[in-house]
Amino acid sequence: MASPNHIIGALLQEYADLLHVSGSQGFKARAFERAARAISGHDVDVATLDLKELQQIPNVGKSTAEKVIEYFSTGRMASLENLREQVPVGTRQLMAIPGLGPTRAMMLAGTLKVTTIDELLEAIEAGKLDGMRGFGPKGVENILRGIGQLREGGGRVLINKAFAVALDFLGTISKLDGCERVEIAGSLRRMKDFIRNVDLVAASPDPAALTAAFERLPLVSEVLGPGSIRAVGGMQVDLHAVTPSSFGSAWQYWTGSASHNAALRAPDGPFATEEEVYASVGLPWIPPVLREDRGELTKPLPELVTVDDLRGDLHTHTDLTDGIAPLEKMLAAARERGYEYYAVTDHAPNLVMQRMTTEKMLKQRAQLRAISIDGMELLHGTELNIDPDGEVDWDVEFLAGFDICVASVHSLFGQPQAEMTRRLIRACQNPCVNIIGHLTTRQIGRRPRIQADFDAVFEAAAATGTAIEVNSFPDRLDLPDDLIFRAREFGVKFAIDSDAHSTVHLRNMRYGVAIAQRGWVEKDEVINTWPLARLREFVAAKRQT
DNA sequence: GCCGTTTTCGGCCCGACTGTTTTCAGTCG
Repeated sequence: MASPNHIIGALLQEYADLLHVSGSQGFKARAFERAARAISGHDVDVATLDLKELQQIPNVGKSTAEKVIEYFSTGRMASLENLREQVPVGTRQLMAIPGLGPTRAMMLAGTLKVTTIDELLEAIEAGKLDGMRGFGPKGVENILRGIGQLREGGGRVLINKAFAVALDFLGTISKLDGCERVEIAGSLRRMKDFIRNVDLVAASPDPAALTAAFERLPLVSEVLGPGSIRAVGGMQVDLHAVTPSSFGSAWQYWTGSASHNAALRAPDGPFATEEEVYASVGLPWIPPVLREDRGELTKPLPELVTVDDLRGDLHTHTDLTDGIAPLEKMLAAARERGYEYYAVTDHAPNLVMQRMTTEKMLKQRAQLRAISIDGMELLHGTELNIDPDGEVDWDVEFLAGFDICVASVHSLFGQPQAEMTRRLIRACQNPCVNIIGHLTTRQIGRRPRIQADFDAVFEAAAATGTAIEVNSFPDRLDLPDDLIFRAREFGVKFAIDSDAHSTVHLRNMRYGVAIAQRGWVEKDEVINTWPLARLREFVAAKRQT
């Protein structure tokens, strides 16, 4: 089950979306949006808080607090249910189309009675949008592109969501009669960034009985086939139950990938362990993240970077810009993770909506310098904005005052490839830019990668001593693993960062590590596994050029 | 709805990009 904070956060976000769609009071909708974010990112279980304690959370007032209390005491949120009845079902899904906002989603529902993506496609096909205000030829083209982007996702979910579902089932299945062992398999075990279904493998003396019990679980909303169900919440979960003596064969087979298995050509066994499967063809056990037929059967295996190798986080935010937790809370949470160093990198002034100023930045620096935390060095940094020409917010003299600088693209994602490539290379050439943040700017299932000659960017990054970020946010995971794999060939260094906007985001680091592992990254290639002295040398060396 | 004070009302993340409503609204970061 998702955490109470995420459940409440999702309900409040839905409420905010519906308020937007129904066109009533934009500020009210924005307030609930902020409350949703505050609760999702809060580090105390809101189910344990009373009305007064809830209102202590920034951006949570009386109205929100009462809705939370109501939900935990009755299981319902009446105001949300009322609003759901007033807004045509599906209108909210239309808003999920990139480029289609609340105003035009409501226009479609109001004038054309279109409330689903399929109906929208039909309406476009039938020319019903021709001549409608706000839906010119380019607009329709954009909507179709947006739908294509969503459809490409094809019902897949982000890795953190898939994990939440998988863990629910693991906990429940392990308690069923006769279940000796149950494990995650499939693309989720290989830590792919976008997951279609959850595969589980279980060992039992009576596999058929275990499968039948699985299909009857309360978590199941629909049985799709033998051992295959749709879970409450919509995700497909497949249980492959076998006898203990063939558990290894099954686990290996259902972990895949298909191309890995095809290349492996292991005998059917049965084998009780995966190690025996690999030994049967003269190979050592291969970590699931590498099972993609990218050379893991023939080349020496890498010593993959692990979460424990990370000594610090080099890209994080506070409530000075768009984070939701104050500096002290972020630092305390970082210390709890055992980091030896930690960089605070709030947005710089050119991302205007963040209302950053040079004065505010210097004040934060003074504040940070005055804090001393036993065993954790504090670094003052910033996340610069790479403008369309590749320039950043401040001149080199001012930038030199930071301990470390991340620089990222936040606008004009559609720049032509040649310009985008030049832009990114220019950013690498800045002597004070140490890390390029979320290089492709993709949002998984929503926004494609930018167009750039990434080989040229990697070459520039390696030559200039600029690390490329592996952003750990589940909807970014940027660099994607295929580009990580590629970047390594150019000798690029990486920074695995959380890009945390709240204390709970610090935990996302495991996803960034996983995507790096999928790209075969070893510890020494990751600058935040280095001791601080070596990291400082890396920064200093670039500034001397 | 939330917040903060020039405190119980009035403001709220600001501007660029895009398409097309040819002067601006919708959407996004």
